Amino acid sequence: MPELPEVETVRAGLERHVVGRTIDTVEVLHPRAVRRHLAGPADFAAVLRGRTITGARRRGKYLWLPVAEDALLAHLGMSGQLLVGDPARPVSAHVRARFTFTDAGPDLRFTDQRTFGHLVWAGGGAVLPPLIAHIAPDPLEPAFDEEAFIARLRLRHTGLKRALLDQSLVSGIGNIYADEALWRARLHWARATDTLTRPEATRTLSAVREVLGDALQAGGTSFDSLYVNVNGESGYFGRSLSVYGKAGQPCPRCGALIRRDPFMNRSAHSCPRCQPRPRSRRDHRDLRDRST
DNA sequence: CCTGCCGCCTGCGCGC
DNA sequence: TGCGCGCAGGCGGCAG
Repeated sequence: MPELPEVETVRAGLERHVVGRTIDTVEVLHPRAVRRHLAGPADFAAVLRGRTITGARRRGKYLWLPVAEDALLAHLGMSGQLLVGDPARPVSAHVRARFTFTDAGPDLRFTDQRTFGHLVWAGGGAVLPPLIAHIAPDPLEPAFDEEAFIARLRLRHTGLKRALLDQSLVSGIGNIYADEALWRARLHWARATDTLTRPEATRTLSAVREVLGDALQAGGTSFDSLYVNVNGESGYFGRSLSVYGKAGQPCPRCGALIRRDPFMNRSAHSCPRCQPRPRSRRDHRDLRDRST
């Protein structure tokens, strides 16, 4: 569930609470949590024991903790949490892995109700884990190339929201912020990417950056206790949402009732007046042909 | 190559 | 009260 602002909030917490500390013990409480570590849970634990965490980095929704030239790579999936706290507190039912440190201070727990998240040892991954080479830069990192993104977006033959959710095109955006950004840009989720004008594509990117930045300022979005920072606290961007989860409620801009449409076995939320359904791709093509 | 679909999991709220 | 269903912040793998 966590998207870029939530993962960044977690990353910042890890930077503060685990960087510079040396791992003492590693317990894998659910093998699925390390399913991408092909050598298995015992190897995962063995390779991390005694290693010192030297940083906390992130690209999109992935984060990793460098240890020398290598890294511990994590993805929170839909319900993952990384929590730092008193090592003596009870181990709750959804804790999938637990790390203690040689200083006997707060431990680190990977909690994940739905087990879509995972941890994996990323050899040679301190700067950028090879396992996530297919993940595009996110819009808040220096490596993000605005011109390249706009060009690639307009070359896609798909719907606009689909494209925003494609982590190999731009990373960090999930279902909440895709809907919120499209509302801010006044564009419909089904708009064909190959009919976007350059200004529309630029507007989309600006809206994405704004909504991610605003959410980050607020410490992320929490609907419930499933998304929390490393200290177990919720972010408060939820109160700033305009369309996500607001079906039947008035659009904050024009008052029309927000609609929810089925989309990729999930949902797309939009304002029917601010974000009118696009003309068919055919109409766009005709229009373009006529104007050139 | 690109695009789209499917499965992977648990838990909650809803209508019957 | 119980039960089935739909829904939930995401990804990798694979087919066409």
